[in-house]
Amino acid sequence: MDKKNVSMNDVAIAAGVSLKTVSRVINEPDSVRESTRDKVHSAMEALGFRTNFAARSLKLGRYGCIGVVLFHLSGGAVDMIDGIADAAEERGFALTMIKKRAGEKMTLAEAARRMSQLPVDGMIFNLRQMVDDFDTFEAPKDLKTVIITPMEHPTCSTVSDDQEGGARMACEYFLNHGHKNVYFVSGKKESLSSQCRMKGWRAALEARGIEPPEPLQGDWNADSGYAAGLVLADKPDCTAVLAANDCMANGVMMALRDKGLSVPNDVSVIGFDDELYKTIPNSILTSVKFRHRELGVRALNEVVAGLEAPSSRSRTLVSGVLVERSSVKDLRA
Amino acid sequence: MDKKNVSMNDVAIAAGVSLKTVSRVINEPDSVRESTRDKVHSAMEALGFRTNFAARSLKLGRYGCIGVVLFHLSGGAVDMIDGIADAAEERGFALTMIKKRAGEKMTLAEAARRMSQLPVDGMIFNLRQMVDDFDTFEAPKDLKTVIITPMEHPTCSTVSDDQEGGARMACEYFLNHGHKNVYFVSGKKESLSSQCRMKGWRAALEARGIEPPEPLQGDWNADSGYAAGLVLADKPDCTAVLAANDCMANGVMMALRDKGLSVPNDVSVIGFDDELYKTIPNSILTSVKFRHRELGVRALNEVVAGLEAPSSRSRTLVSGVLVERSSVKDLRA
DNA sequence: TTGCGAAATGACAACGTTGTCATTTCGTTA
DNA sequence: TAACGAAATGACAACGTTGTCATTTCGCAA
Repeated sequence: MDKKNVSMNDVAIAAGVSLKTVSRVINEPDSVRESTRDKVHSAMEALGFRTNFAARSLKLGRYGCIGVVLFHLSGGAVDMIDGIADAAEERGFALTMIKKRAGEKMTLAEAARRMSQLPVDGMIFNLRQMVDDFDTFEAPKDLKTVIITPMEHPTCSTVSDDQEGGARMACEYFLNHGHKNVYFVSGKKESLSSQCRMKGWRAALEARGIEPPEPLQGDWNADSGYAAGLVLADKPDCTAVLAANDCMANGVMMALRDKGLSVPNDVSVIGFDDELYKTIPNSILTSVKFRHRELGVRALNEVVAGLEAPSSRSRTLVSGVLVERSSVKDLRA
Repeated sequence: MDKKNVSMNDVAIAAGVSLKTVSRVINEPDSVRESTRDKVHSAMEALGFRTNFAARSLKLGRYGCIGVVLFHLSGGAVDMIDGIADAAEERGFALTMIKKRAGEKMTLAEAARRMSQLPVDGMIFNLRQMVDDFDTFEAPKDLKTVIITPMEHPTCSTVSDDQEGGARMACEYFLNHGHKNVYFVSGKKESLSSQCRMKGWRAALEARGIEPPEPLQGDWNADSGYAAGLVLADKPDCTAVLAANDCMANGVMMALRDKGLSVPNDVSVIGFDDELYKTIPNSILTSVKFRHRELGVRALNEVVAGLEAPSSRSRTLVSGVLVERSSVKDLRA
């Protein structure tokens, strides 16, 4: 027959000491005589005392929690959350999470309003698609806000993979291996990742004075890559294909093969995310890999660093890595 | 030059009403005259008032948050979290999350201790591997606790995919199509999913009086499936292979093909998770799919339902679905 | 033994909200 | 206009913790 909630006062009475002494045992044990400390500890144990989060944070004026708003929950998001959560643990923070419901249209302002009523000292928005009030949004002045997004924001700190840079890197890799042009298969139109990857591809070609060919529209899945591959197989000038993810890259490769072409002998291919090896044995696909985990870690660190100065603003880019396999042929000499 | 924290008292003064009236405007607006309500609303707007979570929950004795402990963050976990988060939104709860750090060894007791110091009314443990104190663990008596795990727990409610049932279903599908035996490729040894799938496979065979052949050990990735496939290709009695996930199933299929065997003409294959179609164009793999999202929804609902009676206990199984494609040949007649 | 400074402990207010109960104001009817 | 019940508002305590400052107890030297 335990009491509903055991308070520090109950412990104090049981241990025959004052309320404040119990508080001290918890927060500054060294300032309490050992014998007293033991009495208090036994009392806590016996009554099953647990500090009350609400009262504690009310008094302290902080929560020890970072808010995470998931506007979108995709594959790469797992690793990112993993990074956020690990970094949070390390720094003694817990996470408070809310999520955009499917179908619901959530603005940044709406998300901030809801988050700021929850136990959070700062917040991270994971934003992979455009949102109406992106440019006009202003974060609460007392709540450090970091947005994970490839777009620059006028007032908030942002963290992002360098998707554009990754695409440029892949493109240059083709060009440096003697390819004269690079075709592109995009992901879903509304995806910012896809847009950035396309932008980088275009920029790399134009930097060398090459006119980018019409990009092929995909939807991230293998079948759309396959369809694109069938089209590309008929283009005689197509020696290099950059697909916006590995699944579509695989679709492209399968289509090329079905059309009697060989990768990399006839056509070279690069994908994104480096995950094909999980599904395809002996995968040969060269791929641009982003460090999603690192992205999460950076975002969290940025929030924590900004807790004291919420209005500070920074922009962090996490570079990608080209994982080389054998899907690109060297055409030089 | 705003005040650090705007309290209801500040709003009350600005609006020329009492503190309690402001509280009423927020919690029971109908009991306040419209003209008063407007004054208060303007004052709140002007001062940028936001209700203080700590004070509110201290008074109410509840948080409106459900704790989620991630012992393990895998692929399927995304959908599950998605389900938990959506269901939480729907019922007006936020999520508080902590995660086992890589390498760290966290027991249930340890997780419960940490969670119970955070703002939570109940908790969900996502547990995909065995943990030392599983059988002896007792949840805090005032905090409804639900464990997502295929194992039964003596005192806590549990929710799980029916992995064993799914494996049995796949096996029976083979047998009903005239196969006389089924080989099995497992996932990582320590994975409970893998163990359950293996158990179901074994049970289905034994129920028909068939001696299960030695299972082949994999590690979830395609390469291990490929290795298993090479072995299986040499077994003349091998007409059916159940692989513990789609990636390994694909590895098996590639190995069989490389050995000159055809799927499904020579050997039939079934996988788990139904995700190969994302990566392989025109995928033919029949697969057992679990509804991870539904799993999360059930877990959250179970917690919320048990908030008033934390010591209640239930066991929920979410059945799997066999997604039929053409990787299984009918050997009858 | 006495006196002293340091160490240990305690009393009390405060954090910002909501519940209880008392008081004021309103709209109606006599 | 007075009187009345209902609606609207307010005063004050309480939730469980920590900070401030006062008080008690301790160990040690004179």
